[in-house]
Amino acid sequence: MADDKFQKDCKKKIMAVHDAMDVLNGKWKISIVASLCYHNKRRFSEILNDVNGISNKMLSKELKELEINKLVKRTVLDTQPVTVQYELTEYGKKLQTVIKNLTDWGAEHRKEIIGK
Amino acid sequence: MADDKFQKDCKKKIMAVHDAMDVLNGKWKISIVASLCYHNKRRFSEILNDVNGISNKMLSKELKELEINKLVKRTVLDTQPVTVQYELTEYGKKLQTVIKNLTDWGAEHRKEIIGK
DNA sequence: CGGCATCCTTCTGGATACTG
DNA sequence: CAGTATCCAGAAGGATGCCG
Repeated sequence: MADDKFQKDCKKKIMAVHDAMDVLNGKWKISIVASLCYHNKRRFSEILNDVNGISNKMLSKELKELEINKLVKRTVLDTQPVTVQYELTEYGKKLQTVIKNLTDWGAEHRKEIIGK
Repeated sequence: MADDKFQKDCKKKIMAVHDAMDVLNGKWKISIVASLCYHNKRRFSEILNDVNGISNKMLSKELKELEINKLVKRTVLDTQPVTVQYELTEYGKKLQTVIKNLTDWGAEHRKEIIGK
Protein backbone atom coordinates (compact mmCIF):
# COMPACT_ATOMS: atom_id res chain seq x y z
CA MET A 1 0.00 0.00 0.00
CA ALA A 2 0.99 3.62 -0.43
CA ASP A 3 0.27 4.16 3.24
CA ASP A 4 2.99 1.75 4.06
CA LYS A 5 5.51 3.64 2.02
CA PHE A 6 4.46 6.93 3.57
CA GLN A 7 4.85 5.46 7.02
CA LYS A 8 8.33 4.21 6.23
CA ASP A 9 9.30 7.59 4.83
CA CYS A 10 8.21 9.27 8.01
CA LYS A 11 10.22 6.89 10.14
CA LYS A 12 13.25 7.62 8.04
CA LYS A 13 12.80 11.34 8.47
CA ILE A 14 12.35 10.99 12.19
CA MET A 15 15.51 8.92 12.37
CA ALA A 16 17.34 11.58 10.37
CA VAL A 17 16.28 14.19 12.90
CA HIS A 18 17.42 11.94 15.70
CA ASP A 19 20.77 11.45 14.01
CA ALA A 20 21.16 15.19 13.71
CA MET A 21 20.44 15.66 17.38
CA ASP A 22 22.89 12.94 18.28
CA VAL A 23 25.68 15.13 17.04
CA LEU A 24 24.25 18.18 18.73
CA ASN A 25 23.53 16.64 22.12
CA GLY A 26 24.72 18.15 25.35
CA LYS A 27 23.50 21.23 27.07
CA TRP A 28 25.67 23.71 25.19
CA LYS A 29 26.55 22.39 21.76
CA ILE A 30 23.93 24.35 19.87
CA SER A 31 24.83 27.56 21.66
CA ILE A 32 28.46 27.05 20.75
CA VAL A 33 27.59 26.51 17.12
CA ALA A 34 25.42 29.63 17.32
CA SER A 35 28.35 31.63 18.61
CA LEU A 36 30.51 30.48 15.73
CA CYS A 37 27.65 31.05 13.36
CA TYR A 38 27.29 34.69 14.32
CA HIS A 39 30.96 35.45 14.78
CA ASN A 40 32.76 33.41 12.11
CA LYS A 41 36.13 33.17 13.83
CA ARG A 42 36.18 33.06 17.58
CA ARG A 43 38.67 32.35 20.33
CA PHE A 44 38.19 30.01 23.25
CA SER A 45 37.77 32.72 25.84
CA GLU A 46 35.47 34.68 23.59
CA ILE A 47 33.10 31.76 23.24
CA LEU A 48 33.33 31.29 26.98
CA ASN A 49 32.05 34.81 27.28
CA ASP A 50 29.44 34.47 24.54
CA VAL A 51 27.71 31.48 26.01
CA ASN A 52 26.20 32.46 29.30
CA GLY A 53 26.80 30.01 32.13
CA ILE A 54 29.09 27.51 30.42
CA SER A 55 32.20 26.31 32.26
CA ASN A 56 35.58 25.99 30.58
CA LYS A 57 35.49 22.26 31.11
CA MET A 58 32.25 21.88 29.22
CA LEU A 59 33.31 24.27 26.48
CA SER A 60 36.48 22.33 25.98
CA LYS A 61 34.70 19.01 25.93
CA GLU A 62 31.91 19.99 23.59
CA LEU A 63 34.22 21.82 21.22
CA LYS A 64 36.27 18.66 20.95
CA GLU A 65 33.21 16.62 20.11
CA LEU A 66 32.13 19.14 17.51
CA GLU A 67 35.60 18.97 16.03
CA ILE A 68 35.45 15.19 15.86
CA ASN A 69 32.16 15.44 14.02
CA LYS A 70 33.69 17.84 11.52
CA LEU A 71 31.42 20.72 12.40
CA VAL A 72 34.15 22.89 13.79
CA LYS A 73 37.70 23.62 12.80
CA ARG A 74 40.34 24.40 15.40
CA THR A 75 43.40 26.47 14.59
CA VAL A 76 46.29 27.19 16.93
CA LEU A 77 47.99 30.49 16.26
CA ASP A 78 51.53 30.69 17.53
CA THR A 79 51.25 33.92 19.38
CA GLN A 80 52.51 34.42 22.90
CA PRO A 81 50.66 33.23 24.88
CA VAL A 82 48.93 30.70 22.68
CA THR A 83 45.74 31.72 20.91
CA VAL A 84 43.26 29.24 19.53
CA GLN A 85 40.69 30.03 16.95
CA TYR A 86 37.52 28.13 16.22
CA GLU A 87 35.29 28.37 13.21
CA LEU A 88 32.57 26.39 11.49
CA THR A 89 33.62 24.07 8.70
CA GLU A 90 31.82 24.27 5.38
CA TYR A 91 29.82 21.34 6.60
CA GLY A 92 29.03 23.00 9.90
CA LYS A 93 27.90 26.10 8.09
CA LYS A 94 25.03 24.12 6.70
CA LEU A 95 23.52 24.41 10.15
CA GLN A 96 23.27 28.17 9.88
CA THR A 97 19.73 28.03 8.60
CA VAL A 98 18.70 25.84 11.50
CA ILE A 99 20.41 28.16 13.96
CA LYS A 100 18.70 31.19 12.55
CA ASN A 101 15.31 29.53 12.70
CA LEU A 102 15.94 28.51 16.27
CA THR A 103 17.02 32.03 17.16
CA ASP A 104 13.76 33.46 15.91
CA TRP A 105 11.71 30.79 17.59
CA GLY A 106 13.62 31.13 20.83
CA ALA A 107 13.12 34.87 20.90
CA GLU A 108 9.39 34.41 20.41
CA HIS A 109 9.31 31.67 22.98
CA ARG A 110 10.95 33.95 25.52
CA LYS A 111 8.22 36.52 25.01
CA GLU A 112 5.64 33.80 25.44
CA ILE A 113 7.00 32.84 28.87
CA ILE A 114 7.77 36.32 30.11
CA GLY A 115 4.34 37.38 28.94
CA LYS A 116 2.79 35.19 31.61
CA MET B 1 31.07 51.78 19.61
CA ALA B 2 29.01 49.92 17.10
CA ASP B 3 31.10 46.85 17.83
CA ASP B 4 29.71 46.83 21.30
CA LYS B 5 26.16 46.80 20.09
CA PHE B 6 26.90 44.04 17.63
CA GLN B 7 28.46 41.99 20.40
CA LYS B 8 25.40 42.45 22.60
CA ASP B 9 23.12 41.48 19.77
CA CYS B 10 25.03 38.28 19.25
CA LYS B 11 24.82 37.39 22.91
CA LYS B 12 21.09 37.92 22.80
CA LYS B 13 20.75 35.66 19.80
CA ILE B 14 22.85 32.98 21.42
CA MET B 15 20.70 33.18 24.52
CA ALA B 16 17.59 32.87 22.39
CA VAL B 17 18.96 29.69 20.87
CA HIS B 18 19.77 28.38 24.31
CA ASP B 19 16.25 29.18 25.49
CA ALA B 20 14.86 27.27 22.56
CA MET B 21 16.97 24.25 23.36
CA ASP B 22 15.93 24.42 26.98
CA VAL B 23 12.42 23.52 25.94
CA LEU B 24 13.63 20.86 23.57
CA ASN B 25 16.12 19.17 25.87
CA GLY B 26 16.11 15.45 26.50
CA LYS B 27 17.17 12.72 24.21
CA TRP B 28 13.87 12.33 22.40
CA LYS B 29 11.93 15.56 22.44
CA ILE B 30 12.88 16.65 18.95
CA SER B 31 12.10 13.25 17.51
CA ILE B 32 8.68 13.34 19.13
CA VAL B 33 7.99 16.76 17.70
CA ALA B 34 9.17 15.46 14.34
CA SER B 35 6.72 12.59 14.53
CA LEU B 36 3.86 14.99 15.24
CA CYS B 37 5.16 17.29 12.56
CA TYR B 38 4.99 14.64 9.86
CA HIS B 39 1.83 12.92 11.05
CA ASN B 40 -0.39 15.72 12.38
CA LYS B 41 -2.48 13.64 14.74
CA ARG B 42 -0.84 10.70 16.39
CA ARG B 43 -1.62 8.25 19.17
CA PHE B 44 0.66 7.28 22.03
CA SER B 45 1.49 3.85 20.71
CA GLU B 46 1.98 5.17 17.22
CA ILE B 47 4.61 7.63 18.39
CA LEU B 48 6.16 4.83 20.39
CA ASN B 49 6.52 3.00 17.13
CA ASP B 50 7.67 6.03 15.13
CA VAL B 51 10.54 6.90 17.39
CA ASN B 52 13.04 4.12 17.28
CA GLY B 53 14.36 3.06 20.65
CA ILE B 54 12.25 5.18 22.97
CA SER B 55 10.65 3.59 26.03
CA ASN B 56 7.09 4.25 27.09
CA LYS B 57 8.34 5.88 30.25
CA MET B 58 10.39 8.43 28.37
CA LEU B 59 7.69 9.04 25.81
CA SER B 60 5.20 9.71 28.55
CA LYS B 61 7.55 12.01 30.41
CA GLU B 62 8.70 14.04 27.46
CA LEU B 63 5.22 14.38 26.03
CA LYS B 64 4.11 15.77 29.37
CA GLU B 65 6.90 18.32 29.31
CA LEU B 66 6.07 19.32 25.76
CA GLU B 67 2.47 19.73 26.81
CA ILE B 68 3.45 21.97 29.72
CA ASN B 69 5.43 24.13 27.33
CA LYS B 70 2.42 24.43 25.04
CA LEU B 71 4.06 22.73 22.12
CA VAL B 72 1.77 19.75 22.12
CA LYS B 73 -1.92 19.27 22.69
CA ARG B 74 -3.26 16.12 24.27
CA THR B 75 -6.78 14.88 23.62
CA VAL B 76 -8.44 11.88 25.23
CA LEU B 77 -11.02 10.21 23.03
CA ASP B 78 -13.59 8.18 24.91
CA THR B 79 -13.34 5.02 22.95
CA GLN B 80 -13.03 1.59 24.49
CA PRO B 81 -10.29 1.14 25.45
CA VAL B 82 -9.11 4.70 25.87
CA THR B 83 -7.35 6.37 22.97
CA VAL B 84 -5.20 9.46 23.32
CA GLN B 85 -4.29 11.74 20.51
CA TYR B 86 -1.38 14.12 20.38
CA GLU B 87 -0.83 16.97 17.99
CA LEU B 88 1.26 20.11 17.69
CA THR B 89 -0.31 23.34 18.88
CA GLU B 90 -0.25 26.35 16.58
CA TYR B 91 2.76 27.45 18.54
CA GLY B 92 4.46 24.09 18.21
CA LYS B 93 3.87 24.14 14.49
CA LYS B 94 6.23 27.06 14.28
CA LEU B 95 8.97 24.50 14.77
CA GLN B 96 8.12 22.74 11.53
CA THR B 97 10.67 24.73 9.57
CA VAL B 98 13.37 23.85 12.05
CA ILE B 99 12.40 20.20 11.95
CA LYS B 100 12.49 20.10 8.19
CA ASN B 101 15.89 21.72 8.08
CA LEU B 102 17.17 19.27 10.63
CA THR B 103 15.75 16.38 8.66
CA ASP B 104 17.66 17.41 5.56
CA TRP B 105 20.83 18.05 7.49
CA GLY B 106 20.53 14.78 9.39
CA ALA B 107 20.07 12.81 6.20
CA GLU B 108 23.18 14.38 4.72
CA HIS B 109 25.07 13.86 7.91
CA ARG B 110 24.19 10.18 7.85
CA LYS B 111 25.70 9.85 4.40
CA GLU B 112 28.78 11.65 5.62
CA ILE B 113 29.37 9.10 8.37
CA ILE B 114 28.41 6.01 6.46
CA GLY B 115 30.57 7.23 3.60
CA LYS B 116 33.60 6.76 5.77
C1' DC C 1 45.55 31.72 27.20
C1' DG C 2 43.60 27.39 26.59
C1' DG C 3 43.06 23.76 28.35
C1' DC C 4 43.24 18.88 31.38
C1' DA C 5 42.57 16.16 35.90
C1' DT C 6 39.99 15.16 39.82
C1' DC C 7 36.15 15.00 42.80
C1' DC C 8 31.52 14.81 43.59
C1' DT C 9 26.46 15.53 43.01
C1' DT C 10 22.58 15.54 40.26
C1' DC C 11 20.07 14.10 36.43
C1' DT C 12 18.97 10.76 32.72
C1' DG C 13 17.02 7.20 31.16
C1' DG C 14 16.66 1.87 30.62
C1' DA C 15 14.30 -2.46 32.39
C1' DT C 16 10.60 -4.32 34.39
C1' DA C 17 6.27 -4.75 36.46
C1' DC C 18 1.77 -3.01 37.57
C1' DT C 19 -2.96 -0.29 36.93
C1' DG C 20 -7.60 1.54 35.17
C1' DC D 1 -4.38 1.31 25.26
C1' DA D 2 -2.03 4.61 27.75
C1' DG D 3 0.16 5.27 31.01
C1' DT D 4 2.51 5.04 36.39
C1' DA D 5 5.86 3.17 39.88
C1' DT D 6 10.16 1.55 41.32
C1' DC D 7 14.77 0.45 41.02
C1' DC D 8 19.23 1.47 39.65
C1' DA D 9 23.56 2.28 36.63
C1' DG D 10 25.84 5.41 34.31
C1' DA D 11 26.30 9.88 32.16
C1' DA D 12 26.26 14.82 32.58
C1' DG D 13 28.04 18.52 34.33
C1' DG D 14 29.60 22.01 38.16
C1' DA D 15 33.68 23.52 41.21
C1' DT D 16 38.23 23.79 41.84
C1' DG D 17 43.03 23.47 41.03
C1' DC D 18 47.06 22.64 38.13
C1' DC D 19 49.94 23.02 33.83
C1' DG D 20 52.63 24.42 29.50
